[in-house]
Amino acid sequence: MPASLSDEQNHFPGLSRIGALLADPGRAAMLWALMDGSARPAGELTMVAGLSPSAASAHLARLTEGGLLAVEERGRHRYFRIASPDIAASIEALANVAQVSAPQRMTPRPARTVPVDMRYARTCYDHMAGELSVQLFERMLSHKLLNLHGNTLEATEDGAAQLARWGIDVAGQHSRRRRFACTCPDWSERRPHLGGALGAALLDAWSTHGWVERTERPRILRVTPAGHQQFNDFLKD
DNA sequence: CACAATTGTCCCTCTGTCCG
DNA sequence: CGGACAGAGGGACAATTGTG
Repeated sequence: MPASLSDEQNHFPGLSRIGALLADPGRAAMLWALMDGSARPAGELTMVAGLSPSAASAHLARLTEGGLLAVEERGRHRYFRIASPDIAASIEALANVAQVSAPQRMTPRPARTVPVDMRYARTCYDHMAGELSVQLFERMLSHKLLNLHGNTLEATEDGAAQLARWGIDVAGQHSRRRRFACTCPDWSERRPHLGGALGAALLDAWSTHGWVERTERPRILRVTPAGHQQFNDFLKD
């Protein structure tokens, strides 16, 4: 390892710190397991990482101290979750980079080998990702329901009307402290899907309508027949 | 008392540096 | 160039703590 950089030389000391936290396969496995937005106890994450309880505990402590995980104590259990939507989006983006940048023979899981249901519809922290999500997002852009400015998005008048039909109050979402809407790189599709408060609100709304359902398998969403009908109608308009 | 989780300690491996 | 050494990081075991 080279001699440590001075503060002046190292303009982004936080970047290397985060990189070091993500560099360990066990920590990466635990973070990835939490990417469905769930909170899981240390014991469960220990099994996910394939480590001893003590090693997993040390890793979880480092991730928590590093600000990547938040912990909630419930009795004798400690539940860990991704600390914020921004961190989840960053991990998703890194997964996308990993897919693109890995040498062919080293790519552990090319997008083409990702299970079909995982590729089609899944959660990305608190919003929807996958092929369907990307198609819906592109449909919103092409029909001027959303306007893209850099990485942020605004709903047009038509967009607000469509969102209202889905039960989403655009003004209400704007009043939240969280960013209204942003693009989120989709690692299986290599194209962006919709994130931010609006992305989370859409998943909530579609779940409430019974169009998508969480399954027993982590992250994977099932699109119901009613959902297929609704989404197909929206996409072919 | 049982169980979940953490802490302390020791050991192993890897990497960088030094020196002949 | 190669061996010796030191330091960092990670894993396992045992003990401890806290809770139901």
